[in-house]
Amino acid sequence: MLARAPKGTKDILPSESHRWHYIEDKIHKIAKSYGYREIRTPVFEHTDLFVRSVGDTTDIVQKEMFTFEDKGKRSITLKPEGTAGVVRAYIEHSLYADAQPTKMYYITPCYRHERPQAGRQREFHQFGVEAFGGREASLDAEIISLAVSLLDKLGIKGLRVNINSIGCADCRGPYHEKIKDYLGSNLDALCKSCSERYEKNPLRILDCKAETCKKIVTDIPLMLDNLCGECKIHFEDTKTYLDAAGVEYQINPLIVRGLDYYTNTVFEIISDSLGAQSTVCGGGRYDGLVEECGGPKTPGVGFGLGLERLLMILEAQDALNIIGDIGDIYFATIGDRARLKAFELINTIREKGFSADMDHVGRSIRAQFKYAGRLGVRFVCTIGDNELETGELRVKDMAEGTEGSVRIEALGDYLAKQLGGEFDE
RNA sequence: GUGGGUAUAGCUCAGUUGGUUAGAGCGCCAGGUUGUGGCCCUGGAGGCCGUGGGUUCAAAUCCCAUUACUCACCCCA
Repeated sequence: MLARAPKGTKDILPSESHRWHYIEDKIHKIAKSYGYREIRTPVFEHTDLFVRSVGDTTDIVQKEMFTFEDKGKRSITLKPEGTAGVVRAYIEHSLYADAQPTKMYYITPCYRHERPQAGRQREFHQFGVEAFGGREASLDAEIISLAVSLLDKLGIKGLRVNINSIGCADCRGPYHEKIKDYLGSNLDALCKSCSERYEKNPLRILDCKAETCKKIVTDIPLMLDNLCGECKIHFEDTKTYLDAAGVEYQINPLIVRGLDYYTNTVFEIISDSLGAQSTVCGGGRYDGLVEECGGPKTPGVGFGLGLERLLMILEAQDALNIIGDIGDIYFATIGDRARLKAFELINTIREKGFSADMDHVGRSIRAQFKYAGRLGVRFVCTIGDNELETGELRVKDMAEGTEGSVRIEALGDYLAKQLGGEFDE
């Protein structure tokens, strides 16, 4: 138990961290190209923030939050998603006073107390994007385009983009009445959770997976057909901009997000390369959220993209043929004097911006070469008594198998020449 | 919270109808003469067979319980 990570958590080991660097690097680049800047918010927040923003009828708030009391008797919760903290920061620092929109992104761990399964952990990582203060549909499309473009640049295939509109507060009232009327006769046939949803959040019934509910829902009036004039235009505009961006999508009137704050545009990006948890990215517009959290009336759009799921797709599609960092040079030493000299030398080589390493476990010369070969190091430099005497070093190119002679004081220049661009300073 | 599956070496797995010191491949370590990797060869280390109980002369193997992992439901990234 001591040496076992808590349920639903995973170590990212040295042998795999380069994969994370790879996708994080892509994320930073693409966010920058879309004009989004990084924001970092705390991993925990006051519990009320999530109750308010995510919504108290949601599963997240009702049963999935890691909540505890701190020593000052405050209720604290580990962030179950990324948007709430960003909204809080936006309000707290009056970012709405800046020229709008405010476009931000983040990479953050999130925490939900659920039973783990494929593509689902209790601690997982999310790339999220939020844009505040822009009402135009071009911003909805930009957000979706950003996500699609990232996935595309990573070489992912076979994704489906589903979009829908769930309208605004104005169109939702009358629509709920319509649903209730429609369901009236079928109320008893609904599954247990749906009969609860019926009162609190009837929209969610559309999303129910139970066969009986699916049947009932087939002819149910769709939100999409009952949007108010403004929302209808917004949805049409969003599609127009998506077309202009070259984003392929399908309209799926049944998608409803599980977080309460969404309005108008909602979307998900789905992959067949995942298990049952097939959504890699989900998001939408949340025009009421900033106000709900105590800020000025401010529109917003955003999405969350699951990094573990992203990695799963990349692995499944074998699109992760990247290699980790390999060392530039390894010093194979014979004897204590040589070891000391190598230790000195290694420092000056590192100062020049190369990655250099040497033996620390007392291996034989043969074993040192074996070890260097396994590491994939580019060059191995041998230092023994001969080299100490003459000042001539033997430097072997491990890929070519060729060995040359380099004067000890010229080693840095030699590497710079051989490795070209890696010479930093 | 509910259901299914699985637990043997660091990893992937064998282990016959219960029968003595539990195996393989890979990985790891050391060698294969004098200071040189990848292939090959030799040797070595490393397992209370998830944990606890039961049946039996005898349990990795059969039974029960428990825990962990895993997949799925609910929901979500």
